[in-house]
Amino acid sequence: MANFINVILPIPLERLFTYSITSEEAGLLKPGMRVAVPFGKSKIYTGLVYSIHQDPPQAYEAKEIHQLLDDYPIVHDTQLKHWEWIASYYMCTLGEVVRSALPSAFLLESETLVLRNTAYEIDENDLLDDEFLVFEALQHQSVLKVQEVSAIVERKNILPVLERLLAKKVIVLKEEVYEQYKPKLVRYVRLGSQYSTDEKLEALLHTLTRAPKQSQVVLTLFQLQGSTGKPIKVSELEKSSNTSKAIIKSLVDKAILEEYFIKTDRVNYDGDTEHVDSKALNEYQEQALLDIKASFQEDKVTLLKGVTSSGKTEVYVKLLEECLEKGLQALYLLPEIALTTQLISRLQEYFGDKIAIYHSKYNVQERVEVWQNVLQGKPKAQLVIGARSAMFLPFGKLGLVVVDEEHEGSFKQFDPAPRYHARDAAIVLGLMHKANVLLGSATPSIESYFNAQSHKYGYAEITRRYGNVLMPDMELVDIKEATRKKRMKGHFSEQLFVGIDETLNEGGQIILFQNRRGFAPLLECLTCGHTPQCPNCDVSLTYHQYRNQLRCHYCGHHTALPESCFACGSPELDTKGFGTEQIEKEVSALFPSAKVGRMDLDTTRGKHGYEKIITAFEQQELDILVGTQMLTKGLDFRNVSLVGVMNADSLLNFPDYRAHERTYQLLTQVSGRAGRTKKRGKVLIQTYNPYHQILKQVTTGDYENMYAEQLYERGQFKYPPICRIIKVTFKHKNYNVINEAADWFAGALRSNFGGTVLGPEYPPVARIRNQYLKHIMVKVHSGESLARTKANIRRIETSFKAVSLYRSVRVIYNVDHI
DNA sequence: AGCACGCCGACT
DNA sequence: GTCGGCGTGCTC
Repeated sequence: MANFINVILPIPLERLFTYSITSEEAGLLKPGMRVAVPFGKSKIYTGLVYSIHQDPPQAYEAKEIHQLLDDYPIVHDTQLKHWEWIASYYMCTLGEVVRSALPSAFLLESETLVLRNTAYEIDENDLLDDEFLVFEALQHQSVLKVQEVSAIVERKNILPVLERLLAKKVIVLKEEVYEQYKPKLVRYVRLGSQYSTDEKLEALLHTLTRAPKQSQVVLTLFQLQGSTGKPIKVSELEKSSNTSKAIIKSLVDKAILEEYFIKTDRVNYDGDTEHVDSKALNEYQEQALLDIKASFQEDKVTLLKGVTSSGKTEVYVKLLEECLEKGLQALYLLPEIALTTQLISRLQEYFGDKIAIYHSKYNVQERVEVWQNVLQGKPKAQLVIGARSAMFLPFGKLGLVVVDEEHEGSFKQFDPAPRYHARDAAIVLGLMHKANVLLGSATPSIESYFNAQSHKYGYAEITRRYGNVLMPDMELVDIKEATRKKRMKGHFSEQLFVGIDETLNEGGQIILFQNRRGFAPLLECLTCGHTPQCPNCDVSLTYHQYRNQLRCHYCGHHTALPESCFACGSPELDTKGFGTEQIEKEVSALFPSAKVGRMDLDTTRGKHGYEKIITAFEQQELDILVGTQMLTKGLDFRNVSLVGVMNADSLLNFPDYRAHERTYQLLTQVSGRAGRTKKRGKVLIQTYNPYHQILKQVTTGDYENMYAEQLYERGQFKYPPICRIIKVTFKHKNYNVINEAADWFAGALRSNFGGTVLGPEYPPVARIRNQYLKHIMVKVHSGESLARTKANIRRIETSFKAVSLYRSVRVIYNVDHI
């Protein structure tokens, strides 16, 4: 009987693809294994086997697979179920989920190689010019990549050339599939086997008397082998014997030494942190722990609300310990920016080599290793700490999921699909594994708190800071008054200035928070009022002083700072607004003796970007750190006694329904950086609006009131958690097309669907990278079925795509948009 | 998503 | 007259 497999391809296509397999392959293949399959005219993709069956497809002839890529499934059934849930809930394809779930090294792609056809003698005179070029290149180099051919003939479209060469039997083509993962090999040396006896060794040393360096190496190696009994790395030998690579190489060449390689793990825990037993909990933490456990008994997702610096981590540690003792795996999710060395080394003290870390700054090779370790249930990956993508790892027996900083918006993936919320998807994952799920935050999201209040989730809280440190003293500073009375020093009010001065004198450190990077958000001509705009996006360009550039934060477009106004030629240009860069500069000028550092996207690029800055600040090489929201997360600086918020209004004025909630969270979190030791910290929040409810609630730490007010507003205006929202985005390069298309879609929604449909509306930045954007917001009321609404939307999309003018409009769904 | 096929403008 | 622009359609 013929055998077939259905395969998930990592592309945004709804359906699975059927391939035929041989009966041997049918015996070997299982769902969750990877296969390389031909797709389209000439491509080979990596597919994931979804099912194996004997039903031949009716409408077409199934192609054969190219090859098997795994000996065993690398993806569990539970994982596939979870991914299907994500695809259906977040309205994307399973292929898109697979693409972002699997480490990219697992998704090999083919590359077409051009080879000389040696079976035929070629008459060079038969060849056209470009054909000859390729032919000639193949005389020097036996294999050419398509890209290289393209470079040789200096043309983009080389297919006609290749076809002609193929027809003339000059070349053959080969599809090569590259396995991207290469195990890391470490080079070891040992003494050649013929020198195993003492006499032989002595004889050898004798022959080397005239090569003192070489004999030094041999002796050192002999000593090392004797003392450790372990394999000796080449690098180790080089160091211990104080010689060079060349000398070792000459010994290897003479076969006195033998080289060999051992596969090693890139992600080994280096073991330099000392093991520490988890700390004893204080009574508040203890109570929270009991409450959490009681709630876990009822199989409830549980929310832990603990004020900043209350020692939530210690509570997690106790739960994680218990989970690991039971031999179960645990997952600890954090927002990307909170995954700092600080936190990781703290956890390594408790869990040592049981921790595996998984996030975007790890390279593909390291990710594959973590994947394999989790898949094989190795002890060294029993506890995975990672950013949102860590929940895609192949857990076999998950016992606990912790989602820390649960309120963080960055848990929601924004661009490419799947646009999933890691907190919610992790909850579903936990349910599928029958694992406990704990959400933690000092400032829970309105949704989670709502779920706790309505007893859908369990709840526990810690209201005291660890060691009974007082909550920082917060003060709102009215800069409207100060500006009017001309009592501002740049962007610093008198209070903030004095506060910084005093703190510096006392030897304390200061954090200044400004939620905007660059120097100034825009440049304005004093004569005509013109501000330079991005040519590709509908935004003003931000002035970055350190590079003397104007930059677009949406598309990365940049130009040199103009000497004079683009529009009227006037040389008088001025900046409006301010960013971290300007604050850094001002504070340096105001406090010349203080050492100032800056932490934002521009200063933290690269793998160890922020570590450097954090370490410098931690070791008090810096007195003042200016930064964006990056510095609000999970950083624990002992010596910070003053936090200044430069301008709280820029947060409040964000044009979306979460602005207030987010402001509360951000300001509370950044304030939490102050006074984490005995001395009470101080927080100064500068604002034009000191009577704003949210700001008052922040200063009094009145989460309850903030929650109640926000919930009321969400109820009034039909926003989550009262409603669910699906945001539909349209993207097209033509202004008129997008307007018409979005109107059509909105009209269809309104006549087909009972809930609320808002829009279409332009987003604040209506054009990005030369593409116009328009949004429609669909609100699904609690009585309605979310699934039915999605099906409706999908149906409308089908008829939408049938209109030829609209076909080229990209439609993007964002379920539970933040 | 890629990637080929196919039909119209600016150049060797 | 070709090269290559991107509109359209298909992929087991």
